[in-house]
Amino acid sequence: MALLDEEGVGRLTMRRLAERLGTGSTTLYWHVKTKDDVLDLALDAIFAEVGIPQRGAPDWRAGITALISEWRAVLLKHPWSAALLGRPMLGPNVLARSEFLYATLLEAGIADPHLTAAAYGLSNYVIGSALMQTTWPTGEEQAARQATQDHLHANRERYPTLATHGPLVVDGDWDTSFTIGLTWLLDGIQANAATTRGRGRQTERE
Amino acid sequence: MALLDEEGVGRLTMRRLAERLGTGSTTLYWHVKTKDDVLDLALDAIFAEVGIPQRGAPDWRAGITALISEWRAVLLKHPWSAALLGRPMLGPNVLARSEFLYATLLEAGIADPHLTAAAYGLSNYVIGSALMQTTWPTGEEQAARQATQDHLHANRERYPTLATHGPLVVDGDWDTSFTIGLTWLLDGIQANAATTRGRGRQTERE
DNA sequence: ACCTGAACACCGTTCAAGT
DNA sequence: ACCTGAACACCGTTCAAGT
Repeated sequence: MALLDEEGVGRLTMRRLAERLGTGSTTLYWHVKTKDDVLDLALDAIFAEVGIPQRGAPDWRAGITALISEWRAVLLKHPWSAALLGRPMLGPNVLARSEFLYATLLEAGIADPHLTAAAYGLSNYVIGSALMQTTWPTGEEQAARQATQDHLHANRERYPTLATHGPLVVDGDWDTSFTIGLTWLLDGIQANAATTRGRGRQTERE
Repeated sequence: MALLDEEGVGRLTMRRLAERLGTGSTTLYWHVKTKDDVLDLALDAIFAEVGIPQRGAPDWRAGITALISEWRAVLLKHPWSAALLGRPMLGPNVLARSEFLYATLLEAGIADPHLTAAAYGLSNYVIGSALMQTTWPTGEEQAARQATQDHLHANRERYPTLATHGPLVVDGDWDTSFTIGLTWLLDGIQANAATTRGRGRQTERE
């Protein structure tokens, strides 16, 4: 994990990892079957840092929001992790998080087509957000950032809206954008919880 | 692209690519600076397949939905692509798609904090969905799928909700889940378009 | 039960040299 | 302007051998 945090996934090597651990590289293969196993273990390990809120709180939205926010914070803290999410997540820490998510939504009155959609939707949204944010040229890579801005401005006839309203131009902060989108999702989920219980109808929008 | 589609990103090698092209591996370095460049080019190339709807249609929701659906279809058609989205997307085809997205939202009356949130939210959602769907054990890997189901069932005291309502158990189809979540996002965006124009207020939720 | 060293088949990339 | 071959420094992984 230290190696990953400091140097990124591209520089994680069985040989370098072994060196860090003070052994020969081939020794690792006694404890681990393959390099992919190392990555799977590292990925599940960061989920241990995701604090799981107390179950059964009266305000389910607060609970879900807390979980999703913690999850996002952890993904951003370990920038290599988001890119690794393209592998099945079945470690115990991941499952504990999923259990909370499903249980809370279920108690909130979300029934089954919407339940799956809600769990997927929230997960997809966090993963996509973290992936995009950790990918994008950060403030440090001012050069790359400036280059794309220039490129957009140079081709502003072809991309008029992007050149004036696009990201990297307005650079609103990630947090508020994330919160707004999360609110939209939660509103939708909440509306369908109401549907299940008999109030309102919002699902069909042809 | 053919090599990627057939064998996946893990088997894309400069040497194998060269062989496929009928040259020596080192020849490639005349046309391309590094292997990452190859991946960047491949990634932008698939965006050329994303059909961009006609601009300025009366129903902006239909336009956005069409774009997002096409985008998703292309990502799923090239399963290696979603995992590659963890790199800046600045090719011309990507930019054309972004331009449509921003322009259509802007014309729909979405103003700037919400505009960025909407563009990010939609993009994050498609990317996350495609990544998760292409990652998850497909029907072909029945073994892996069954193994995780068994594991969940064996530990059903610890994961009661997952064991009975989790994914891989109910296996609702991806398409409907995706559509439901997309509807939630669009509803939220639409509500904020109305806000901008003076009707309703939904942004603040304590 | 755990560690080591040598070895294998493969990488991405450079560079002088060819046409 | 484009292609080639040899070469470098590095991979993941195996396996017989040690303790």
